[in-house]
Amino acid sequence: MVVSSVAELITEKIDSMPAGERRAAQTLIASYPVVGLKTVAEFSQQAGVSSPTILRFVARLGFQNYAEFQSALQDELAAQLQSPASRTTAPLSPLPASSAPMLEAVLENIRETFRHISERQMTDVVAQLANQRSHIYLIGGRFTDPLARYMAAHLNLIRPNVTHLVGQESLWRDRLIDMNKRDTLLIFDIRRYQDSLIRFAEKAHQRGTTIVLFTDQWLSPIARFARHVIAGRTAVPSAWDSSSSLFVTVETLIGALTRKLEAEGARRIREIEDLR
Amino acid sequence: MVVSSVAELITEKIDSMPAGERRAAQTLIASYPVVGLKTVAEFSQQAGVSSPTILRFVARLGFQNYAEFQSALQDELAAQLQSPASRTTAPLSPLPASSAPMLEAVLENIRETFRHISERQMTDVVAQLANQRSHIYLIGGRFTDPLARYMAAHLNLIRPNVTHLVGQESLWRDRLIDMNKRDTLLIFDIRRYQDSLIRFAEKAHQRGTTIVLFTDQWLSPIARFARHVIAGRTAVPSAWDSSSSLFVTVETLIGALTRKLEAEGARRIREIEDLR
DNA sequence: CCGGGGCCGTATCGTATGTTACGTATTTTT
DNA sequence: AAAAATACGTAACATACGATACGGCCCCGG
Repeated sequence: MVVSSVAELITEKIDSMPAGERRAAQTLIASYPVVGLKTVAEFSQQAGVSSPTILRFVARLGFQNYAEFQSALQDELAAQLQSPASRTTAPLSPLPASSAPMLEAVLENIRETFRHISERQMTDVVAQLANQRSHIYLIGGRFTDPLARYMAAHLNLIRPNVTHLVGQESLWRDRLIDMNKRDTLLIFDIRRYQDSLIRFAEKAHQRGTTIVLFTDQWLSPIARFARHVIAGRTAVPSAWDSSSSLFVTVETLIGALTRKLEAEGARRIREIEDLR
Repeated sequence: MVVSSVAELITEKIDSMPAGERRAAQTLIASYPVVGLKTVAEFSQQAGVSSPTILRFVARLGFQNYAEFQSALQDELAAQLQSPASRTTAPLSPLPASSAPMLEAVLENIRETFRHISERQMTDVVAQLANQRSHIYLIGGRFTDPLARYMAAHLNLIRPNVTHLVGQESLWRDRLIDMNKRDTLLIFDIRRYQDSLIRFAEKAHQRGTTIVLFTDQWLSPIARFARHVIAGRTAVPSAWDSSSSLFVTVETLIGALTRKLEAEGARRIREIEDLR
């Protein structure tokens, strides 16, 4: 087998490496190939190992010395930067066989999910989230609560009046009193749909609260009460459903919302970016 | 005027350069920036001038010494290679225009992430998670805690002895007492890396606990202490980083773990599936 | 619990590499 | 056309860098 790139060499031999050298490999891969062009000392420091470990690492890859290793990286770089067309196919290493089916399914799910979300739907939801007068409540089920939490963490930063409902059912049920027509309730509910969530959604709906539902392709019963329904594909070759498509949707919404508020010149956004 | 790249610097000053230095400049531009990353001797040879001329050249550009000049080139390179999001258009169906760039970046991130994870690494981590004698602790940072929570929710179902560390720092710091060489600590930490997590990881590492780190491509400092490092791509065209690649990785791990325990005939798995 | 092998870091060494001084060549100026 | 100034290369120098020898540590097998 002809090995053309150092990256290939690494993925080929990383399995037979001791821990320290593997860390070196990881570090190089993570910021390929820049760190490999620096000195041994810098490389070792960034990888959190000693210099000799770096040298043992390059030796294991088959190079006579560090200079030869760097030359290889530079040659690669030259070839890569010369022909922009070469970056396309990426015939590097094959994906890990065991996780490939799962991964392909997830990617397809994400694509399919977005294919069923219209531009209009997106902007509507974003507009709803952008309304700072509306108090936003988030709630999720057993496996989807982390999604609600993730979204709440971001929303809390980019706008006021965001509440993630947590804990026992009785706790958030009491918050219904504060919810009215102005407000927004984001619910995450995929199979198996939780009764408690359905009851909660119904009550909120009766109070006139706008409901945005994140669910799977079979649609939670809550869709009945929802103003907007985001249906993510969840089927994967696994014992469990995949929430990845919903996760990506959440991130996309947050990104779009940030952009919208930015465009509207919201001071908060600018202040936040200054803080970062 | 703020000059961002070395190439700009050159075009700005090349007119006021003597012949030899100009040859150096043109040589560098011709194969930018590879030749600049090599030694002075090689650079000089390729340009057909002497070493001191090269040094005078970099001095004229405003650099204190050759090392500083190389660092500048490397930083540029890092920034440039960081964003390969420009390629692989393939706009299959009419995706919502506004979210398309974000979505493409996320898909590319996921693919790229898995390309850097070896089969061996996957099975090693899964094996670690499959060891039921080992108590598993999970902890995450501000935006990654939901990922830890999501993983914990599944792990709790498929095996005993899983604890998600939540709440104030003092709370989970006290749990260190229970952690030993047997145990496993799953840490989620992406930029900006949290000091509290680093301290916690160090303490756990001192106690001999096996650490599995989920981080971004720039690697949290915790990588120093970690037995396994999962580096997900997080860069997207947004004000926020994307955790999607890590989320997918988590789901893949859970799927693989379930399959492994299933194959080993774990009674618990069968019972759980009966319950579903 | 004890012995052995492999892994990793510390400290030292030799050298390749960047740097500088100086003299020659070349161009410019009057 | 001569002198001065600038440019450039040669060669010596110093240091930072890669390479290596050595010893302690940890993990595995007996």
